[in-house]
Formats: sequence, C-alpha cells, structure tokens
Amino acid sequence: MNIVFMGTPDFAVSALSALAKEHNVTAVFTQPDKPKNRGKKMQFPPVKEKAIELDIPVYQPLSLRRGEDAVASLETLKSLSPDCIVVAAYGQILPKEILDLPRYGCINIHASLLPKYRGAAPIQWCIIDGEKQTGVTTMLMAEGLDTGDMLQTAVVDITETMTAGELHDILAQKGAELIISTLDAAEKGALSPQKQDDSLSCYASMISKDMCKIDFSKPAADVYNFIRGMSPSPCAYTFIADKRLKVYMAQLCDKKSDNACGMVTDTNDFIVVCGDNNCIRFTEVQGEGGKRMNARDFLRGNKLAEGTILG
RNA sequence: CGCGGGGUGGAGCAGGGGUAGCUCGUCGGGCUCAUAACCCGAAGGUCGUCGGUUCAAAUCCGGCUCCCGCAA
Repeated sequence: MNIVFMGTPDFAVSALSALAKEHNVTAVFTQPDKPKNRGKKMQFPPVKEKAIELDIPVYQPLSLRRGEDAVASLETLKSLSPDCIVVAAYGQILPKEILDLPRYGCINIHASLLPKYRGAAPIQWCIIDGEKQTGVTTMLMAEGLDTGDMLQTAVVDITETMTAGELHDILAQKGAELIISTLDAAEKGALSPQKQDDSLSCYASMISKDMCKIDFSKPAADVYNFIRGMSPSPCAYTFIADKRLKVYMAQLCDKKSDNACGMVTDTNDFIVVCGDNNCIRFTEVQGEGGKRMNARDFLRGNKLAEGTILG
C-alpha cells in the first residue's frame, strides 16, 4: 500500500518504522523544527530523524489548514495519491480535503481505548486517574478531535508501579503492531468501523508545567498516581523552600501521620504526609542543578530540618 | 552567544589561597536474643580537564569538556 505518514514525537516513531517495513511510505509529514533546549539549538522532531534514516522525503508545513503551506501540502498529497494516510500524534488538525483524499481514508493511532481519553495526553491521564487498563485504538479520522469511527483496539494492563514513560513505550509498540493489522484488514475489506459512544467519552487535556506541582492535600494514592503519571516527563515537582524538587518515582507506604500535608516526617527516608493522613515515600528525585538520584542519596547531601514542609 | 546551578574518596554533599571535612556505604572489631540500631577502629581522593597567576591553587583567572534546572 502507498502510505503517507504524519507524526511528530517518539510515540509515532515505532509506527513509522513498522509501516516502512510492511508498506511503501512515500512521504512523512511532521511538525517544523523548533529551537529547543539549552542554547536555543534547532532540533528535529523524532519522526523526522527516523524518516531521514529510512530515506523517506520529509515535509514540515507550518499548517495544513491555512496559508501557502496548506495549499502546497494539499498539492503534494494529491500528487502522491496515497492509499492511506496514517496519523500518529502529529499535532495538527487535518482539513476535510485531506481527510477525504485517500482511498482507505486517514487512519489515526490513538493511545487510549476510545472513546475514553480523547485528546493530547491520554497516556499520562489514565495513570493519573488510576486506571487499571488502557490501550491503543486505530480509527478513521473525522473532523472532530478523536471522534472518528473506531477500527481496531489493543488492550494493555496498567500495573501498580508503571510510569507514564513505561506505558508510553508499550503503547507505542502496540500501536505499531495494531496499525499494520488494521491496514491488513482494510486491504481485505474486513474492517467494520464502529461509532464511538460519545456519552462515555472524556478528554485528556494537554499537560502544562504548572499542572505538575504536587498537591499534598490529596490522598496518598492520588499523589502516587500523579507522580507515576507525570514520570519521567514532564515530571511532578514540589518545592523545598524556594528550590524545585522533581519527583520521578515514589511508593505508597503504610505509615500514618497527623502532621500537616506536605510535611517530611522522616529525614532519612523521604516520607511525606498526604491529605488522607497516609504517607508517600519518594524514591527517585532530582534537585535543581543536580542529577536524578535515589531519594536517600539526595537526603544525605541535602539535610532537611525536622518538620520541613514541601510545597 | 536565551537565563542559571554543578563536576571534591564507592554514593550524596560541605569547604572557597597554605593540616581535604560531613552523612552514608565498605572492611575489621565490640555490644546485643537480635537488628537497616549503638560503640571503637581502618581502608579509600593527583578536588572534571588543559593552561595561567602565586613561594603556595580544590580554592583566583582563562579555554575545553560533561551533567542538570528554568525558559522556549
């Protein structure tokens, strides 16, 4: 099958690799390069890196909906006349003209079991919410945000200790397998698109930095899920005095305490009081300017006064 | 040149011109029914790297390099 692939971050890379193996990927669309990180260096999106490695032409229009780039992109796509456009975390909304172009339509790989967790950050949110299960869904794209008819799904169990990063890698892999399977079925005419039940839907909004601060007034279990769901990126954080402390990993512990939320009750073991009087133990943290390290090591060099309150 | 912090025994940090220090770990010994507890003792560092200033540099100055936070 002739395919055009659209995607941007790491999540999309596995799918691109898989597609390039099984099909003829004639072009890759990805977001424009952006100055990123320290020192304003220009950085290629991960999908672009992979496309270059696979020797596939890369297009990086500013927008598919407006302006010269949109016009040019539509022309490009018409001339490529792909059988299918596969989209995975591309970060742009496709206009109807593009959605209608390929014979098999535009198929999106979404990292949740739709109709739940539509939107930008399904992986993080399902962990934050304490879900036990999630998965990937392939869907026929429609004009709404992740509202199209579902094609196939793969279910993944979320373990007690899984972080968003770990789940991300699993889902990316599952997504790659699923899209191959979906395209197979499409060629055989074996797909039966299924409408989403909008009444069961929910949205996983984009996560911004200021949402990542830990709220110790919540129950310990919620704080725990929050930390897992944010790890390793963008990463939950709190403050010790005015210094930021990122918390990569924690454990629930069976200690109870009547002390104030956010108080560190043990300065040898990083145990913090949460809202329901249960405690949470930080296991992997990173201070400003410091490396990510195990919480006890951190405490060895950063003495906390008894009764320190985080936040 | 976006702003900023940092590279010191195995780990995490302090020190900021002239004996290299703390917490932990390691090894040996002691105490104990016992211990991740306690006591005594020991090993382990060319202070990231190159160069400069100085009688003397971990410490001051400059280059290089690696790590990290913010912002985007």
